[in-house]
Parts: sequence; C-alpha cells; structure tokens
Amino acid sequence: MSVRRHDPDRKDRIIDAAIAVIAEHGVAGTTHRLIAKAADVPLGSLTYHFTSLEDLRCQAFRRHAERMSVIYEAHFRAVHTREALVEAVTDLIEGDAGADASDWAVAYELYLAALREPALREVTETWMRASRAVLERFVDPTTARGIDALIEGLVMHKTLSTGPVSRQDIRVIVDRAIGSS
Amino acid sequence: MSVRRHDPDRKDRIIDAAIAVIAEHGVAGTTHRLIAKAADVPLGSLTYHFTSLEDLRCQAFRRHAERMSVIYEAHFRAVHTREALVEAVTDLIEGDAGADASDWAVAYELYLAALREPALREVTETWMRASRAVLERFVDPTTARGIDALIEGLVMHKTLSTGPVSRQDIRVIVDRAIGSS
DNA sequence: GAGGCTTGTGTACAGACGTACACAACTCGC
DNA sequence: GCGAGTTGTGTACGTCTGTACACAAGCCTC
Repeated sequence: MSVRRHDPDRKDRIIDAAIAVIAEHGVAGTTHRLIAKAADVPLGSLTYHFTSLEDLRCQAFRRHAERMSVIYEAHFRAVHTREALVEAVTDLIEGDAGADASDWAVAYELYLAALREPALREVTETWMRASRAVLERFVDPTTARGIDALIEGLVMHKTLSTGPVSRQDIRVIVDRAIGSS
Repeated sequence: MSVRRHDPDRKDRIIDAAIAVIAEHGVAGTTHRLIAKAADVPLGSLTYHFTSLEDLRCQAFRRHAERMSVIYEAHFRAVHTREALVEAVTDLIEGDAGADASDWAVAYELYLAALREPALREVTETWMRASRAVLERFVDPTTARGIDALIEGLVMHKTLSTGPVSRQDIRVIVDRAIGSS
C-alpha cells in the first residue's frame, strides 16, 4: 500500500497547495480534501500539521501576503524617477510585475475573509502597511494611500471587465494620482 | 402545526434575506437553511421558488447591484459643480450616501464570486457600466474609470484598516483623481 | 360536498464536510 | 534484536449540506 514517505517540507507544500486551492475555488470551496489532493498528501496529514482548517487558511494567507510584499518591494527597487514610478505602477496593474490575476484573486479573498475573521486583520494590516511603505519612498503618505487604493481598484476592474482599460488609460490615471511629487 | 400562509411577496423577502445572509456570513457561509431562517420561511420554500442555491445567489446579487446603482444615481443627481463632485465622491467613500459597510461587503462578495461564476459577469458588467455612466456626466471616460476604481479601493482600505483615512485625506486624493475637469 | 388542480411544505436521502483517534511505520538507545 | 517513544495515516463518526418528492392545504368549478 501507500508507504509512509520521508518528506521534510511537507508542511510548506500543504500551505502552498492551500493557496492554490483558494485561488482556484475561493474560500467558499476550500476543503481539507481538496488541499490534500492538491498537495498529494493523505487527509490525516492536514489535521496533523494544522489544528483546524481556519488555522491552515490563516497561514496560507499570511504566506501569500508576505510574497506579495516581496514582489512589491522588488518591483519598485530600481525606481528613482517620477517617470519610472508611473511606469512601475502601471506595470503592476497590468500584471507585468510577478503578480498575476490568480495572485490578486487570493489577495481579494484575504480581504473579504478578514472582514469576518479578526485573526486575519493582522495579516491585512501588515500587508497594507508594507505596500504603503514602499510607495512612501516616492510620495507623501496620503498620496501613497491613494495610489495603493487605486492599484487595487484598477486591478479588480481589469480582472472583471470584458472591455479592459488600455495601458495608455492606466498610465494617465496613475500619473494624475501621483500628482506633482 | 404551522399553517400555510398567504404571502404574496415571499419570493422578494427570500432574496432580501439572502442578501442579508451574504452580508453577514459571506458566500462561503450562505446556505439554504440560514436564508430560510432569516426570511422566516420553511426550507422547502427556497427550492420551490429557486431552482438552486446558485440561482438564488445570482438573483440576490442582481438585486443588490441594482440598488447600488440607484444609490449612485440619486447621490450624484444634485451635483453640478466640480467642488460638489469632490464632496459627493468623498461622502460616498465615507459611507454617508446610503451605502454602508455591509452593502460594500456584499459588492465585494459579488466581485469575487463573479471571478468564478460566469453567470455573474453580466451583473458586475452592468453595475460597473452604470456607475461609470454616472461619473461620465462630469468627467471624461478615462477619469471616470479611475474615480470608480479609486472609490472601491478606498472603501476597501477604509473598511479593513484599523487606522482609517481622514476625511481631509480622502478629499485630497479624490480631488487629484478628478483632475482639472 | 365532491372532485380535480394549483400551491406550498415537512421530511428524507445521498453525499461531502471537519475532525478525532486507534493503530501502523519508523527511529533510536541499548 | 528489541522495546520504548515518536511520527504519520487510514478510517470512521457525527453533522451539515443541497435537493427531491410525497403529500397536505387551499381554491375553483360543478
């Protein structure tokens, strides 16, 4: 039968599988069994490594948020001029920055879940603070808040809309939001 | 036992109850039984009026989107100056326009659900077109798109953040997004 | 009142869910 | 090699899910 496998980073793989399942099925469709199948791991392995499904979800969201922070950070590292900033934000919204539609979908799942699960508030709080901190290297805090909100709103629109916004339009909107910094 | 009640607008009440349940528990926690309890109708009544839970959810989202459209429309009706527009958008974000946090939560549930259920795309599409149409009475289409995205992003941040944005900050951000129209 | 016909509901069912736990598989000191 | 201790898993349990459907309740025509 199925032998017991030596598998040191199994816990990590389960968390990654959970992120993938959330991306594909949403929090509503995320179950122990689906995650176990995605990670190619027996069902009992999930309750062994995590105290509950909520616990696993929380760890998955935390890891995802950390990865998004790293992407943000890396994406803006080489930016030094206002012009480059406009371009970088535009790239981010267009999905050319290491975060694709599926990554954003998980982020939105996190936001919505955080509305109801207080334990997740800390995750969203940290992530939002981090993303704003990156932008505050270029603009004042209020503007950073505005750009951050704009990015999320535009990505949402872009993902949902059948007639997506053109790159040129995004650039115009972003340019205006950044103001005369 | 429980008598059969004459109840002409029961179907409407069920849809409203479904909206309330989605607001409180999210799509993930929305079940026939919860909705039935909220609407104070027997369980069988739901499968009688709706072919499936997905059907009911869809109708609930459609009604909610229509109500949001009406709110948008009414909220901007008296706006005639640029200054009034800034104030109106700011009010909307602050929740002083007939749409509270719970209404926005349902809207976000809709967006996320629409990512996976193609039947809901039509609802989001119509709703987004309507909200942009209202804004396009004051600004050009590209700017309208930007303001619309900004509203949604800022509301999300405002709802999640423990340290919310001040009204003055929102006004500054909105003012800039509107540009020199 | 008797019979059809529409309207509505209590209940039952099969399946999926989260979770607990007895026990199998491995490790290691001796 | 062998027992004690640790690590991991198959399976079973109770609960909750969406949905179907037999049948009760009301209505309408004669």
